Amino acid sequence: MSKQAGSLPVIDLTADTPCCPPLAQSPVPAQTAAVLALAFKALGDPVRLQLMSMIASAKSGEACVCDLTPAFDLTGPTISHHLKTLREAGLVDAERRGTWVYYRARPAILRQLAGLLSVEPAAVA
Amino acid sequence: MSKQAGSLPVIDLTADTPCCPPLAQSPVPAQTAAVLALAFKALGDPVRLQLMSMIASAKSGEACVCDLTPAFDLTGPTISHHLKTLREAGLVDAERRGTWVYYRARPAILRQLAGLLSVEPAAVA
DNA sequence: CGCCTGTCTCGACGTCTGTCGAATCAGAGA
DNA sequence: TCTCTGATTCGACAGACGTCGAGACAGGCG
Repeated sequence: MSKQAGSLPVIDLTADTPCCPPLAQSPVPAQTAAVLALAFKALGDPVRLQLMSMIASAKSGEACVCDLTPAFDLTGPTISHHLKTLREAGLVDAERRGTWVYYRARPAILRQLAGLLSVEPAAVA
Repeated sequence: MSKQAGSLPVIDLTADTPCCPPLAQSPVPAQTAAVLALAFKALGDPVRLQLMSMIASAKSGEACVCDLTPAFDLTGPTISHHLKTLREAGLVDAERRGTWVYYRARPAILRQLAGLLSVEPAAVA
């Protein structure tokens, strides 16, 4: 990938422990925002959001590109491009098995993002 | 936006009750995805993500534009533009009081998005 | 009333993004 | 080996996006 550990703190969104407190609790530092925004941007397209949900909600835990593509009025390359975007955002993982390629969600990252957006139901302590 | 609101089911993200089940539970319909993607896209920019967190985490529950703007190396119009994007995504609310304009977060929508991204901590039943 | 400060709107500019068709790569099978 | 199918990469193009400067609007204060 493009960035190395050089100056960025390399926020690990794949970790199982929360990387950052909720958005509404303390302001997000610029560097953290840069990383997190990439994930949100990836979800900021209707096609990718649908792809993400189709993959994440697949019964077997994974979805074949051959099942994903016909669900849209888009060409194969376009779907492939969106999947690449999701992949690069760390939201999904791809694995080739024979002729087909299967995608599966990375729950840890979804949890990170959900945690970031979480708000206390009522007032805090 | 591609489609006019007329035919859209107008998913109410401001409601206090969840508009949709978690992403990982059932696939998101196209129309729903179109609406939700707008919110994620709004959060998909580092500046807006920071603005959002600064507003949401403000002690008084609201933040003045005059406090927000100097936190970035950007011009007033640019910040204003980003705030407008957040406003149009329904993520924040603006109110003018005298000379200053105050923004406050809409927790209900944050909750909707968090719920959408939520994942069962371990395996499901 | 006139001016000053704070915020937004407008128009413009360069860049990024979503989409496509054509070409390429990866395996499976005859 | 040759071919066929599935998936990705490449190159191109229109439209969207982030940013700015200039100007307009809103309200407080001499």
